[in-house]
Amino acid sequence: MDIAAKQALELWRGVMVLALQRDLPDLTSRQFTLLLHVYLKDQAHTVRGLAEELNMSKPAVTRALDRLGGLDFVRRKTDDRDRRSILVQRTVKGSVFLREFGDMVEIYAAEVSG
Amino acid sequence: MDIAAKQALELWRGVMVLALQRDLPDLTSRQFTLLLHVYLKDQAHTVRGLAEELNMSKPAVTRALDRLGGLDFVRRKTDDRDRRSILVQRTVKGSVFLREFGDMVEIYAAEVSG
DNA sequence: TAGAATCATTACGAATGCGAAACATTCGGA
DNA sequence: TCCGAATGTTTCGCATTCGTAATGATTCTA
Repeated sequence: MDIAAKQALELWRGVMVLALQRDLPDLTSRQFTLLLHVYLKDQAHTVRGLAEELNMSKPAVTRALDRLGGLDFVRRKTDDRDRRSILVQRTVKGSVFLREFGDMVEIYAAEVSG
Repeated sequence: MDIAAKQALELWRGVMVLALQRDLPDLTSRQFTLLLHVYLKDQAHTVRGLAEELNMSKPAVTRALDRLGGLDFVRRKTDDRDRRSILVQRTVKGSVFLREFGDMVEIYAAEVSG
């Protein structure tokens, strides 16, 4: 494993430890991946699409949206042009949560280099 | 959120998506964090120590070690100098698993920049 | 416009994780 | 030596997740 990869893992270790120490809502890897996907990929996100892109079953996507919706990190909106579909929308609280992760990246990166 | 933090999250998103697509064993965030901690921090790791450092309950650490041990990603060894304690040891399979994550970091980083 | 196809959700049973508390083992000091 | 402290595990009850299959709602098609 070369330096860059090891540094990336070390960075993630530090962030995850900070997250545990802060008692942030603990999401499963699927839930967290889905959240990152929705916030970082600029496109319309449907259950079907997320299930395909993330290699998850559709019920797993539905449940992840239930959980993330309960935390008010995402919101469902039925697609007006095809009312069978739902569109996953971002929320302020979701942005804040991910910003906290971004902050932890910087905190930990500074801690390591400093 | 500044550029570096966003890039770190984007990198992690890409790696997690790859991990889902590859059907890697899905660990909980606690399990994965514990694994990273054991492999990246050079020190003796005990249940008690891990529980404190990672803000987990001791039973949660025990269970995580059960799971990671079942995958042969870590191994328990009783401390000969204090037979109440166990020392968590690394394994070849655990190294391989983390190396795969390291590789995915590079694959995804190349994919993004290239 | 009736039936097939598509999208998301729910029902179901099995598996897994959690914390608190109880437990067994080992160490260490009086 | 003996008893309290420390360490890791197990037990318990509860909550959550998973995938498959069935269900409900909507759209497409012939």
